[in-house]
Amino acid sequence: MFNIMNISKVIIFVHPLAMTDHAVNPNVSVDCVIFGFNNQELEVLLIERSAGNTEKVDEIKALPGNLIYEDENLDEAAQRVLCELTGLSNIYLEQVYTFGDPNRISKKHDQDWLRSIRAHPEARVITVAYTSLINKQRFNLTPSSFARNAVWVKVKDVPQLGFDHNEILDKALNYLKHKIYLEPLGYELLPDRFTLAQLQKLYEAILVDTFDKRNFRRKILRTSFIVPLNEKQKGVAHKPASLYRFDKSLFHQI
Amino acid sequence: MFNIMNISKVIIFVHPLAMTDHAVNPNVSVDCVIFGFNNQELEVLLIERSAGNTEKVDEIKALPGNLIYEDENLDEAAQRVLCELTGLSNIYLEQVYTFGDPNRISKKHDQDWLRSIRAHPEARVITVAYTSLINKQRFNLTPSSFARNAVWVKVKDVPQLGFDHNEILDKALNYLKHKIYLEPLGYELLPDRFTLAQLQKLYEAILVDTFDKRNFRRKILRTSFIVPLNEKQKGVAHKPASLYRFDKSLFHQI
DNA sequence: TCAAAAGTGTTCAAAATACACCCATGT
DNA sequence: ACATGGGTGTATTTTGAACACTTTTGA
Repeated sequence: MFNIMNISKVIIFVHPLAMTDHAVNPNVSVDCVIFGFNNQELEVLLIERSAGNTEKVDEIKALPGNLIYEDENLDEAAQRVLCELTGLSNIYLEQVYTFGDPNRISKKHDQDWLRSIRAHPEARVITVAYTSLINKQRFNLTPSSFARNAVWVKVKDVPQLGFDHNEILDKALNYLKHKIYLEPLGYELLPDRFTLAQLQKLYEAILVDTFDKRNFRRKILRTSFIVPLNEKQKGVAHKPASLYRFDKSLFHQI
Repeated sequence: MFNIMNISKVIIFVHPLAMTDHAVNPNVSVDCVIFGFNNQELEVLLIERSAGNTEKVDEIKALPGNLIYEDENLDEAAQRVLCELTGLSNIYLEQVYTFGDPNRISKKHDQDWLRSIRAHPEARVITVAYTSLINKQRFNLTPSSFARNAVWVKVKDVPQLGFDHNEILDKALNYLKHKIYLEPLGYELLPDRFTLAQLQKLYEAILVDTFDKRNFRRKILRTSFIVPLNEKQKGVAHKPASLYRFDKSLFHQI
């Protein structure tokens, strides 16, 4: 017999993604490696997987990622998935590498979890990794979908992740290291106004190296697009540092 | 009524790939951008698509590429596909980028051709691009499968290709330009014994630039791993050039 | 002997590296 | 007054860029 209460229950338990009318491609996913900086160390954004319809949290963390829709391209998929899982929107993402080991999602624990959220948990999935650097001050995390929570974890404290996500993180880190040699990406991770010491710490964190303060400052100030503000730090128990900002328009007119 | 002649016909017309017992993933392919050098210009290896079971040659060329098998990883797929289409085996391939526009294979001409070779010609396919540099002297082309022929085409004379293959070629070229700044890749494309002028021409072809001969020679000879042989060119109508070789072991012990 | 490409050195400017002390602030 | 991190200059070496003439060979 038909009972309106059941319908309501059904609706409640339908997974958010299943409510869209987009067809999902069962074989291709995107994963996002989002880096942040806490003024000391490089961090990466991970999600805590919620176990399907239950309130249980899967204790294994993962990069935010999910299957693509048939009618979106990969860049769009990465933006959408990141937004659905963490609330971050309008993030400029760059493709890093594609991972396609036939067994990359077949570990027992990963399969158990996939069975709780996927129509075809056993289907082979190759995943396209994307990365971005974000200034944590400018964005708020509002996790939803199957992400119970989204958390910043220091890169050097990253635990064993689900799937092949440690490998993906390594690749993204490596990509970042190479890229920062070619482009001044650092400012993406810092507050709008920052000190040269902060910038140096950031480069040292990314490149896992140390630099001479005078040489570093000279090199930064030689570029014309990191410009001094007429402001200084306040309330620090030492000589206050001058603040600088990155000038995008000066950078682009080089 | 059963007639043995029909069976024989059926077997003849089964496409080579369909004779394997590998399951094919309908959504993921690999494409290979193989560069060569003719002592003057950079070339790329293209296939002439044969139109299904007929002897007709599709006049549109393409990069060698095809769907992956479910039980191989992406690197293996690239090697296999390259070998099946061109006869090149044991080629070291590097992944470049993944292309996933939802409409990348839906142009009419491409669809017509896919219908002649694929079980699901309309399925969405994302493709993972791989690239390599090869010394043409060391390899022979023996095209088969749906490649009627495999041909070297000067990069600057590349015509409009099937699918999004012009875009893929551009990306691979760009990858190569960046990579050759970081690693001495040039020797991969040259004969085992080469002159410094050949090497310079190669760098100029890849980077689309020209260099001062003296500065170029100084820079090359400053590296310890491009070593002079006690040999010179013969039969040239000018002062014969010294021959050099790339010493892999010297390079790797840096 | 001529044409064609090989081979060779110097100068200048810019960038990388190494290195040590005084300064401004809050406590 | 002291602890903390901010800020500065010089000397040396290495690298990049610009530039023109002589040499060796085959035809």
